[in-house]
Amino acid sequence: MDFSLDNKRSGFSFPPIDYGAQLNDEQFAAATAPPGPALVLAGAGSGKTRTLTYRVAWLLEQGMRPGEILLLTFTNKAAREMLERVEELTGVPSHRFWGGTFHHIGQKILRIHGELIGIGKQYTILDSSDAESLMGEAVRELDPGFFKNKANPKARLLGDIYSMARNTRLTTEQAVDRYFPHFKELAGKVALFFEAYQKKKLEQQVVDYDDLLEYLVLLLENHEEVREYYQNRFQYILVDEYQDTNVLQARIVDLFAAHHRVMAVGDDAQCIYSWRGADFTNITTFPERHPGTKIYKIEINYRSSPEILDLANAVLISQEPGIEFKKELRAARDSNVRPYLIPTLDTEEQTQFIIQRIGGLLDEGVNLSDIAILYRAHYQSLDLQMELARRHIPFQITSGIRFFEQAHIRDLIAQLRFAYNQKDISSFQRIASLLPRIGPKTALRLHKLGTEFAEKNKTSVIEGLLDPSIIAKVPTVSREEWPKLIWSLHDIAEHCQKSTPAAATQIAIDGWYGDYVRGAFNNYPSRLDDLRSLVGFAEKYDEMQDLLAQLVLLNSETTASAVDDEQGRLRLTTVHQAKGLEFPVVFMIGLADGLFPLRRAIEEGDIEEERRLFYVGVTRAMDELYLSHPRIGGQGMPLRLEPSIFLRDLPEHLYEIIHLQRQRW
DNA sequence: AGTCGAGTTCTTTTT
DNA sequence: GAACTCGACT
Repeated sequence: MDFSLDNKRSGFSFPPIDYGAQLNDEQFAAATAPPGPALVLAGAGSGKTRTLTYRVAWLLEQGMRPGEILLLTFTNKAAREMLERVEELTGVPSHRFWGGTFHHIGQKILRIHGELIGIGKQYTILDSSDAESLMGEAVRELDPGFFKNKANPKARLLGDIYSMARNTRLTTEQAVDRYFPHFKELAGKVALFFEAYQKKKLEQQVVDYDDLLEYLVLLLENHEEVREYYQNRFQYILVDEYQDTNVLQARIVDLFAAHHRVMAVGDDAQCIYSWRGADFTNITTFPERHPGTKIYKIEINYRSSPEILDLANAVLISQEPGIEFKKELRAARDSNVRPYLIPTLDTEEQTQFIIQRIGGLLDEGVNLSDIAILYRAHYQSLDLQMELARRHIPFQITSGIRFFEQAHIRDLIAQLRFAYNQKDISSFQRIASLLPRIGPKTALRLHKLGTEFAEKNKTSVIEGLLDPSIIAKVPTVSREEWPKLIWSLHDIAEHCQKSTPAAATQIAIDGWYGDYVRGAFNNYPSRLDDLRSLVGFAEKYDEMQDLLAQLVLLNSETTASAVDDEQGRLRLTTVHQAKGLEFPVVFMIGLADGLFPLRRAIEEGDIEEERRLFYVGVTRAMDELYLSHPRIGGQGMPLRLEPSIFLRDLPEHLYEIIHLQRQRW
């Protein structure tokens, strides 16, 4: 397609942008690239999002409509950030674009065309723990003794195996062979479990995360009219964090982009999701799948001091040679202090050091919100959290116990889900199990009875559950409470249809569950507050389906971050979640073998991904970087800890060692 | 058979 | 904290 269309066609006008002045040469070349396939290799801190943002503006200037541009990202955070910045630059409201995570787009399209492949409009999405229990049920039905044998994989692991197979587009046998060879003998059996699991989901009209991607591929591959519609509709496709896409996601991009008007942006050195099937060879093979691909490299780094970049580059040099694109970040900034290396006695001393140093930084005029503490896994921050709380230093922690995974939130969502899709047995089981003497089995039996009654008498399942013949089957202790619960669900279901999702949510809180919360939790006021904040969240949605999908797909978001995103808080986060962010001062803690890299990664010989993760962490820092490692482990760790292999691989002149004075004895 | 309570173990990363 | 196991209770 020729881009030189009438540039009023986009329907939006914004002040002319001087691309040459606002972008460097590398960025400019990428942002104004000709329409064909393009691969942008953008190093950390090189202005990747900026380039993408200007690319979108440029496309609009060329006459493309917002609705013709598809923006795919890997995480919700990345999606939000990119769309916000596009809106800032061009004034085009972000909802005018098709943008979001692969799962989000899958959910949207499945909702429109799902019936072609047997997914009704009322389908609901399982979160990972729902999926896990359903998998468990499927297994128990086929082989009741399976979990009795401790050598057999648990439901959770089976879910992981299945997920891996699907995300890499391998058969169960192939995936077990490649990623779980110790279960080789079970492969045939496990494949049957997966079939049963798949069948159960269809019966309940529920889908799991992977279905959102897999069904999308199925729709596009097998239904020409759908494929052609979207290929036409999406005149240009931009993919962010391309190195973290897996084979299934890459396939989605290729199916949408049969016309090759596609730009993939990524950095193979930052691929940190291979445990989810991410495959950075997607980058290396991109030019083969999109003939005529032009490659743009963006390597000038505006974020970090030269000293930090030297260290980051050294991390990459010690990588095992592979098929990576060669890259070296070039500094644009002035010289500053070298990164610090701090050996500490144990995690306690590490915590003390951080608190002390933060005190010093504050005295120097640094804002608390300019400081981040990064770690490999959440439990490594527990010490620190307690100490910070004790000293009244405000901090913001990205995840930990996730908001949407707390019991009361999930209970409420389960009610909405069941009220909306009464075939969603998983949700019903969760709700019904709140009553004494009712567990999953009893709930299933009652649901079945209710469904049969409903079919015979042409009523809804909920009305069936209220029939005296079924109430008689409810265990005695719960017989009085049962109708109250079901009536409450009945009210919610009515509001699902006749009024807004927010109203239905409010009804759920005012109904049976509100009373339950008061009786069940000693901290019920704060739980009720959480639930009420859900109403506020629900107000943004006109349709129940949208709300439910968002609740499941956003499950890593904390409302804490959405609601009380105050300034002036110290940031605690895993390296994974810090991706794409930057901070003037960064502490990386727990840099010892067994902690970072994790013991498991060492055992499985999977060090290189951990190294890339370390690289991601290091490149978050703008001015000051503190790398600390405890020498004595806490509980469950070996007594002596070696400094991380990643530290040992660094030339000594790249950092300065801080020797702590032993203060206590 | 299914549910419940007490005691035990173990924590990666995200949609 | 939560998920799991095991034994007891309905």
